[in-house]
Amino acid sequence: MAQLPHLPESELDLMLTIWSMEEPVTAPALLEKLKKPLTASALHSYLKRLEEKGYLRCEKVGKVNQYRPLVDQASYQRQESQSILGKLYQGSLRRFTAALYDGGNLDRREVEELRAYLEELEERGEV
Amino acid sequence: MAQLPHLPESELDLMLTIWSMEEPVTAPALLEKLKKPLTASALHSYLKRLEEKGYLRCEKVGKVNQYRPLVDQASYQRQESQSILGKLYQGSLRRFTAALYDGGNLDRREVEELRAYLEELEERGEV
DNA sequence: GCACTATTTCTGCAAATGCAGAAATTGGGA
DNA sequence: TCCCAATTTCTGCATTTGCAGAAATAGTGC
Repeated sequence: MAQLPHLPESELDLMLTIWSMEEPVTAPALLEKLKKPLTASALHSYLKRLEEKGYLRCEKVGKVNQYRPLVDQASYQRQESQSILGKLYQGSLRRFTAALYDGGNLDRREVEELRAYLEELEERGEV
Repeated sequence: MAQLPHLPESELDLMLTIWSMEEPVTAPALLEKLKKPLTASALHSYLKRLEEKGYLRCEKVGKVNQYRPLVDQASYQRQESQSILGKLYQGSLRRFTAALYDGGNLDRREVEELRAYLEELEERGEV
């Protein structure tokens, strides 16, 4: 997948909800699931924009539209993560982690978990 | 500092440049330093908006304006980092790291560095 | 004091974003 | 068949963002 356009807040919230649901999703199902309530017309605006951006495709089945993601969540997340890491931390995960720690946003459990993960990676010799 | 408003791309680029410079900064100095060239008027638009958002203060000295950051870089970075971590990875740094790894964006050096940092934290018993 | 020039300020505009209401569509039931 | 209600589509609008040009301002050198 080429370069995905960055999503504004409300479109991202929608995509996150869609990704969390079973494919395909319909507008009524989305309206129920969304933590932030929207009017049907606002929802459809965002859906249409996501379609134009290539994040969704839409198929009309009977009277309802069925939406399916065309972009997978992991790709999008990776892109966003790399982007913020590059811009704010010169690409350094250590700096990112240190910032979190200095802000008091890292507890023992998180650190343990991460360290275990890194050790696993190194053991597997995959890195 | 309360909740800082999220900055759009071009305002963030400006702030990053300002943070990298010695305080106070002037528009002409910024124009030289910016990797992305701007017209003077575009620059001033962004500076004014940053002032309104409380990121900068401006003092006129002779004919030039001197700008000083009112928000420190670390705070802003922390906020953005937590925000993306929370939204995309349920606040889990391990998941974030795994995503980077799965995307092939983590090399041995990075992993080593991060692991050393975590060990240091644990040794210091600060976490 | 006056013009020159660098700097700033003002005005304006196109595109993107966040949303709402009215109108059109259509499947389903009376 | 014909109407109803749910769903979608269309239109519109306020705000934000990204930017440019013209006008105003104010040091500086003459």
